Amino acid sequence: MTAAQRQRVRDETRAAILHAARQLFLQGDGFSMRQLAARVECSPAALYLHFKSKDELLQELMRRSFAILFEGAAAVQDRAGEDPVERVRRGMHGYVRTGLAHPDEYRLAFLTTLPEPDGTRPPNAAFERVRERVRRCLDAQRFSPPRPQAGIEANTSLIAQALWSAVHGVTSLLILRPGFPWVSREALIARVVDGAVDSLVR
Amino acid sequence: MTAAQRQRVRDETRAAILHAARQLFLQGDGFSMRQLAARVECSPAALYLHFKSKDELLQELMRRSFAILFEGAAAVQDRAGEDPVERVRRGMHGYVRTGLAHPDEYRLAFLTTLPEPDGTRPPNAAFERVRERVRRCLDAQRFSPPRPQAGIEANTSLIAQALWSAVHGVTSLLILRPGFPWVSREALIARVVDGAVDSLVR
DNA sequence: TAGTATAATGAACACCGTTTAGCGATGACG
DNA sequence: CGTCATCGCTAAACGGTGTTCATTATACTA
Repeated sequence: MTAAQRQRVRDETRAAILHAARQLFLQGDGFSMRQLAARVECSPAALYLHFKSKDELLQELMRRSFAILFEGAAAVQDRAGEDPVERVRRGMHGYVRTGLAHPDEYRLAFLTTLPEPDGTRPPNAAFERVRERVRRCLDAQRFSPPRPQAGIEANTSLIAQALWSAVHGVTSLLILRPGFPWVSREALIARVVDGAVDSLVR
Repeated sequence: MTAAQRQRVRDETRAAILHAARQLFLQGDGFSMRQLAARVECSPAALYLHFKSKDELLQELMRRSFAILFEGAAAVQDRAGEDPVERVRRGMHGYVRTGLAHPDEYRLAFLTTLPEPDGTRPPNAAFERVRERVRRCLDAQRFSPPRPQAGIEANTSLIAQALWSAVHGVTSLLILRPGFPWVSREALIARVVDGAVDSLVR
């Protein structure tokens, strides 16, 4: 068996572990290395041949959660000739929708105290899309800059982060407190998104 | 020793346990019943004479976190003759400030999957204050109802929940992601609050 | 004083994350 | 073919966890 072959099977079992780990985590009730090992049908120690620790494994899962969420959010395509403000609005709706469609991934990605993995690029890429849309609005003078004396880049960041905060607020609350007597999830989401956006348009 | 006396000392040790638990939790690194027992200088089993389980103990801590946060938020007093919109705005700023001043309590209260204790009254009381302020704005026609066809109570709830979502968004992100390159915490908070509020005033 | 309720505990159980010594198979080389 | 190194893997152990339970010590009551 050549070294390349060995590497391939190594990668495969690593992938299998991650697959099982994802299943186990999404299943909800607890997540232990021993349970994971049982599911993969190997000894607990074997897992440590592929991951330094449980945290590292969870970080990899976190990375993948980011990827899934990013993919969902990126599915919101800008339409040709669409109003730039409307692009921002639809982007935010897409964010919330994606988060609610993948609540466990959202929890893993954004509601955890785990040290973020270095490769937190996907969400940053997603964040860059938001910035892009916001910048368009500022350029087209559809948004009034909240801090006119600051540069356009600073205002872009500020607005993007504020928008993100708002949508993260609804998303996380709806995920974490499903029992709360929300008057209407849809109306609430719309209200938050519109609130964040409308206050910007001049 | 009378029954009342026995009850009193029982309550005292219960309080002492909770005090130590709070310290231990806020200290940050881990929280185990055995560590707690060591700090209280009793056996781990003794803790179970006062709390059915670790979860129940944490729920009690959660209740107290709610109380602390509520107290902080309630410290925002409405000034006489103050503009009702300004009351809402200051109330929201107070919420964020309180949350950031007590990040661990905030985590315990709002960023946990623990089953909420039944007596989740404090935050509801706090929430009632928000509703009150919002209702005033609607009554005074300073806010335009987002869903005019719905009743005023429904609109009050909707707005209050939307406002809460927005401030919770900033608060939780600032607590959970202190490493993120926020452009400016103050500006961000102001932006989110103003965004949520300004879009409502007619 | 005998009996009883109560507080507290030590020891155990079943689990957890992680490390390590060792085993068997496989391939390389003389 | 025989030897030896390498690699994948595991059983067993270590120290930790939440929780239970039989047992003891203590203090009140009859």
